[in-house]
Amino acid sequence: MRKYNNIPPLRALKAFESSARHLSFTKAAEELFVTQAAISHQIKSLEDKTGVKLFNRFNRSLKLTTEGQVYLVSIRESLEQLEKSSRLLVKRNSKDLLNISLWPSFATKWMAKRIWKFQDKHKDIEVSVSAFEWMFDSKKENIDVSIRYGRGDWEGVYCELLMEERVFPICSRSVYKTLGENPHPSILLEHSLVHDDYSVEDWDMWFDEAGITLYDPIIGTRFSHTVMMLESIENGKGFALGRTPLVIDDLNRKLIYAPFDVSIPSEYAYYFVCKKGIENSKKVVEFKKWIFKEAKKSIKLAEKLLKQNPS
Amino acid sequence: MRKYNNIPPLRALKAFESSARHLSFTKAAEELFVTQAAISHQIKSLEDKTGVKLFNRFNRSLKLTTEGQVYLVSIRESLEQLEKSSRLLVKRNSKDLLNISLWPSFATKWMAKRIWKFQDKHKDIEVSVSAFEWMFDSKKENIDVSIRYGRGDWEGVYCELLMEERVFPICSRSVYKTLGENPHPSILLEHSLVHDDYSVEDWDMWFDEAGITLYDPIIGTRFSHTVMMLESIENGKGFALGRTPLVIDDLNRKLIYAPFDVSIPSEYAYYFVCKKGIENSKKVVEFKKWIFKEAKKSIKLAEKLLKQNPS
DNA sequence: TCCTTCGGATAAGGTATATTAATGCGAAAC
DNA sequence: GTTTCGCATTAATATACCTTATCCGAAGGA
Repeated sequence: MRKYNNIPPLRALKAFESSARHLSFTKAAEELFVTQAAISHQIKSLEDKTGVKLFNRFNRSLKLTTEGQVYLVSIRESLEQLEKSSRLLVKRNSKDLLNISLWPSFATKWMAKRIWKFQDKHKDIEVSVSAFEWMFDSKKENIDVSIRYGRGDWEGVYCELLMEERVFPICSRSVYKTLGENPHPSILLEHSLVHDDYSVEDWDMWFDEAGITLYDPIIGTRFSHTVMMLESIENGKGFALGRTPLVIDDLNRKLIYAPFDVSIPSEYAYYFVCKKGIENSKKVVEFKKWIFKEAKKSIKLAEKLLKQNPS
Repeated sequence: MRKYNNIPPLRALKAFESSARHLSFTKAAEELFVTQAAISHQIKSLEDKTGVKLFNRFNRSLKLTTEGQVYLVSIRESLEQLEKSSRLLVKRNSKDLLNISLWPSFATKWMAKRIWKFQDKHKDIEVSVSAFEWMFDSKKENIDVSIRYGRGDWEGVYCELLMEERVFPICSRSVYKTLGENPHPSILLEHSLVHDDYSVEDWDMWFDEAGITLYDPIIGTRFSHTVMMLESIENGKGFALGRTPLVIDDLNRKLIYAPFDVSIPSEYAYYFVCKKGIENSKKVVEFKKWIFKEAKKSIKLAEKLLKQNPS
């Protein structure tokens, strides 16, 4: 019967629709959170399979062909309807609620960039992310899961190690540029060291690891929140102690730099925590699966970016 | 803007539509040429992502849930329209014509089962398969490509080895069952040997390879076409000489059996042939790419099924 | 005219997603 | 009570997809 064999892949159609709307592959790529190359591939394969050219490419502009225009109208209508009915399908059934609690800096610097991926995959789970200064008793606050920072020695909860932390100096691009190739750690003594509430002993340990025994650093501003410290570093002078999961994305986007090959493990780490007994409920299992996968990616990225010495 | 993020993957929708129409995953699987497991997975992931149960599963029957019914109507409409406009898009542009010529037995036993995959991938190419007893001069007959059986020593054409051939005795399931474990080749002398036009010397060579020097086989029916010989073997008594690409699919589906571990290489093989000069035209390149990939799969399957001795 | 920038194309390689094969399980059918 | 039928599940594999890196040609600025 009807097997709908002529319908091209949905991704290709989405890419086409978006490209046609923006008249730009690059813009479409941004909108769909993929690279320009991906869009180019999708459109090409669409054109190849149908044998119809959909865009005329000019050097700095795109134009729909006549066929493309006709196709676009119809495609858009169908997509619209699919979207509508699919959204309706999900909406009519009350969603599962998942309350996530985490430490504010972790929420802003790590979770915020990633949580939408989970939401996208699980339309039936309504996610609420709350960032609190200090961890609450999870019983009181109706929290399903939290990501806690510490030693993992909490009583009465289900707890699993999510990510370890590594500590190393970071600086802004402008400071980084003044350092030259393979700078020696002692150069830090010429810069001010910015702090958050955790970093005092860690600086000592790091200098130790770097082999600098006698030192007299310039103490810079002290911030109550790690996020503020990071913001400050990005734009200002001096060095701060970066901590792996919080800074990898900024490192990756080259907003900040880690100029030395030396990093030390932290005594703290991030733990996945939930009430005992609910660790096997569907929403928790799905979230856990997802966050451990994301964490693994982060760890891999960190290893790549840090050329970590394996102490 | 509109990113259509709520639309589930098209495959899942197709699987849903088909399953709903048949009220059976198994039937849907047949229709879509995949396994039952694939459909089961697709439906499950659809239900998981939306959080809505679409089917009620009973032991021997399937029923749409209320939500499923509503969704189905809307989905079907959209798919219908996508199908229509996509087909229109392709149709309005005249298709490329690709004329393929091949040997009748190869056409029926190998190509017929596979060509639709190519057609599916290349909607813009109109494929015509012609099976002729003997190869024509490709210039006259407007043939684009042919798969020829022989030694590959043709003049004036572009020619590339597609598949080699191996030769070994085959028999029906019922005969196979009478043989017991690891039958000795000499048991063949008790059965009639069915022939096609090629098999006489090959039987000699095979007995040679199997280490049987003096023999006096019972000569059975002789068929003009390999297909007829194979049909006969499948249902009847006796043995025939099977040739790799023609019999692997039947071997794989256990319609026939190859009871001995001995097989010999044939002096003939299958070649991809086309007019000189057109080997780089789009349609020929695409077809060639496709058929070599399929051939590779066949060869791999043959190796697996034959535990080929590597002489 | 030269150099830079912009937007798209392409090849190679890695990752994610879909499919298969093998097997389990429960109830209906014989 | 044994077989059969239809769906679920798991692990392995194949395919599709995306990214990274690079190229290319024309437009735009100096």
